[in-house]
Amino acid sequence: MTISAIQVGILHYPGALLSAVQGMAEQFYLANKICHQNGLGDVFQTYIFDSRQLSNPLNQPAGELQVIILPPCLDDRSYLAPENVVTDWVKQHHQNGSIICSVCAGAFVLAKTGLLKGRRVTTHWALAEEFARLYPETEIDCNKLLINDGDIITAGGLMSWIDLGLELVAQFTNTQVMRQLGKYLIVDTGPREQSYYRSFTPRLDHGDEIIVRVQHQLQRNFNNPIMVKAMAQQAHLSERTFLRRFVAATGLKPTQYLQQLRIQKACELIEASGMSFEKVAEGVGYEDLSAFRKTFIKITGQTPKEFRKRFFRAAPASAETQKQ
Amino acid sequence: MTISAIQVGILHYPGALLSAVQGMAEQFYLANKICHQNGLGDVFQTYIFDSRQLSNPLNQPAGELQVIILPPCLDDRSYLAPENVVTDWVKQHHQNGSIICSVCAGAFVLAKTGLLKGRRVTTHWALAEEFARLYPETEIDCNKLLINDGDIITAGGLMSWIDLGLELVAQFTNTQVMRQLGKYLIVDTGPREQSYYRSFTPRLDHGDEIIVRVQHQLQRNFNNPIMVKAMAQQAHLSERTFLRRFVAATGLKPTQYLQQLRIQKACELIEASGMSFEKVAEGVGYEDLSAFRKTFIKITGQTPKEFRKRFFRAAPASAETQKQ
DNA sequence: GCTGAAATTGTCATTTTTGCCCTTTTTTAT
DNA sequence: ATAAAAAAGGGCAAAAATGACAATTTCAGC
Repeated sequence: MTISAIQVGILHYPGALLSAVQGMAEQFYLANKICHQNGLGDVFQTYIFDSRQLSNPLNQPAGELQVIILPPCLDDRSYLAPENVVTDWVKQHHQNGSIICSVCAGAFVLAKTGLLKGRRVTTHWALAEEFARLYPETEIDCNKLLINDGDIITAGGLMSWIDLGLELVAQFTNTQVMRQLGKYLIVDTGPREQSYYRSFTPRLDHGDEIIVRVQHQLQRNFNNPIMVKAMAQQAHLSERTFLRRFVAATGLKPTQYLQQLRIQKACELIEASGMSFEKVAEGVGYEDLSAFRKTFIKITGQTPKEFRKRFFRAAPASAETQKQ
Repeated sequence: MTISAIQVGILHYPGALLSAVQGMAEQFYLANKICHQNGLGDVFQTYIFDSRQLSNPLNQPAGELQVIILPPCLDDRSYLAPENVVTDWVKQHHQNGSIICSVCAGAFVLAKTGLLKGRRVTTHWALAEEFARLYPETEIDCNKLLINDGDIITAGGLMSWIDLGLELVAQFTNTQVMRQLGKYLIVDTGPREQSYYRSFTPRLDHGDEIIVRVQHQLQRNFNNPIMVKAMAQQAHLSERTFLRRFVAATGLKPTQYLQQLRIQKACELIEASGMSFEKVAEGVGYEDLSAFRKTFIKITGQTPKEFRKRFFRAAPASAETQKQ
C-alpha cells in the first residue's frame, strides 16, 4: 500500500519559534524514514514558507498543500496583528481544502483570518483569557492540549508542535508508525491535557477591595475548615451579596476558588516532596482522602500519583549547594 | 540573591538537529523570563557557534563558557568523524572548566575528544551498540535518558535537549524555576528513562542457522509454556551447547530472550488496545499476573499502568477510514 | 433637592454540589 | 501468596448555589 505524498507547508513569520519551524520539518523527515521501514514510501513533503515572500516562494510545491502549520510566536505581541498577506494566504488555502494547524500563539493568527468562528480550539493556557476576550465567537478550551476539528487542528503548548506532528503522522499514515516515531524521538504518544500543567494564580486586580481582603484571608487559612457563611460575615455582607460579588470579582464561586487554592497547594507539596497523599490532603484542608482525590482529578485531570510521577524530581545539588 | 550570568555555548556543526540548536537557545531565553518573575536577573547568556568559524566566532562571549552543548546529529554518519578543530575546541574548553553536554549522537563527537574515558554516559538507544563497540573504555547506559556526571552531562533522545535544558536550569537556578519553566513549556519535569521507549528487535543476522530456527520458533510460540530443554531438543543440541550457542548468537540467555519477546508483545497489546493487564499477561504466556508485572518492570523500567498512560491512544479516524 | 431608571442588595424556597463515610476493585509493593 | 496503596464508586446529610422577586441604594438629569 502506497500513500501519495502529503504536502505540508510551515509558515515562518517574524517572531516564530524557530525550534518549532525546524522541528516540524525534521519530525516529518524522520517520519518518512520510519515509513520507509514500514514499506510505505515518502509520505510527507515539507516546505517552509517565509511570510515576507509568500507571493513568490523559493520552493514551490508541486500540487496544493494538504496541511498548513502556523507555529508558535516567541515575540510578545506580533501574533496579534499578522499581515494581511499572511491571513489572505491562509484563507485561500483553507478554501482550497488545506487543513490548517496552529500551535500556541499561532491560534491568534488563525483567528484573525475569521476561520475560527463557531469552532472549538485551544491555545497556550497563559493566552486563554486574552483569546476569549478578542474572539468571543470561538469556543476555546485551554484544558485540552490538542483539538482536532477536522480541517482545523489547534495545539496548546510551546512545545506542542511535537504532539501536533504525531497527530498528523497518525492521521496520514497510521497509529503504529506514529508510535514508532514517538519511540524514536523518545516522546510520549499518549494523549495529554494542558490541565496537567496549569496552575492557579488568583487575580487580585479586580478592584473589589472587600473581596480582595477575603482572598487574602483564604490564602492564609485554606487549610482550615471554611464556610461561605463565615466568609460573608467576615466581609460584612449578606450571604447572597457576598456570593454575587465574589463571583463577579474572581470569576469563580467561593468553593471553586477554595478548591483551586487547596489543590494548587497540594500540587506544590506533591511535586516538591515525597509527602504521602494522606498528609498532603490533610495539609491542605481535606479530612477525607477520597474527597481530596476526587477534587484533585476534577481540577488537574489526573490522579495524584500520575501528577507526582510527571513532576516530582529529587532536588539536585544546586550551583550554590555545590560551592559550599 | 542574584546569580552571575551563565555563559552557554551551543555548537552548530554540519548535520546538527536545527530544532535542538534553536530550541535550547529559546529554552534559555524563556528560562530567563521565568527568572525575572522570580526576582533573579538574566541567568543564562546563550551563544551559537558555527563549527566552521570557531577560530573567530561572530559573537564572542565576555568570559569563559560555563556550559558547552553538542546537539544531536540528523545527518547519518557525519557525527562519527568530527573535524579536529571541533574536538580541539571542546577539549580546550573542558580544560578551562566548562561543563560539556551532549545530546543523542552528540555523544560520539564528545567521545572523539577522548574526554569520556572511564566515564558513565548515555546516547540514543539506537546508537548504543555502535557506541559500545567504538568506545569500549566508556561505560554506556542507554536505559538512562540523562546522565549528569558533573563536568560531563549526556542525554539520550533526539528531543532530550529539552530534558538537558531543564537539568541545567535546575542546576544553575533552582528546582522551582525549572518546574515553572516546564509548566510553561508544557513538558514533564519528572525523571524518565529511555527503557520506557525501547523496544526489542531480535537480531537474526548472526549467522548461526540453527539458532535462527529456534528464534523463529519462539516468535510463533512465545505465548505457550516453553522450556530450555525442549528448545535444545528441537535444535538437536545438548542443553549445554544450545545455551552457549544461543548466548553467542543473540547476546541473551534463552529465558532473557523469551522475557524480552513476551514483554515486547505485551507492550504492543497495552499501547494499542484497552485490554486488561490480566488478559495481556495471559496472552503473552504468563499464568501469573504478579510474575508478569515483575518482569515488565524489570525490562521497561515502569509499571504496566504507567506504560499504558504514556503510550495508549485511541486510534483516530485515519485518512483511509475517513474516505470510506 | 427631587425623580425615575438602573444597579445593587436582601429574602427564601428549590436544586445542585460537596465533603465525609463506607465498600469494592485495581494496582503496586513485599 | 499476602499485604498495602491507590483509585473508583455509592449513599447521605449538610452546605452551597440558583432563580425569582421584593427592597434598597445609587446617581444622572431635571
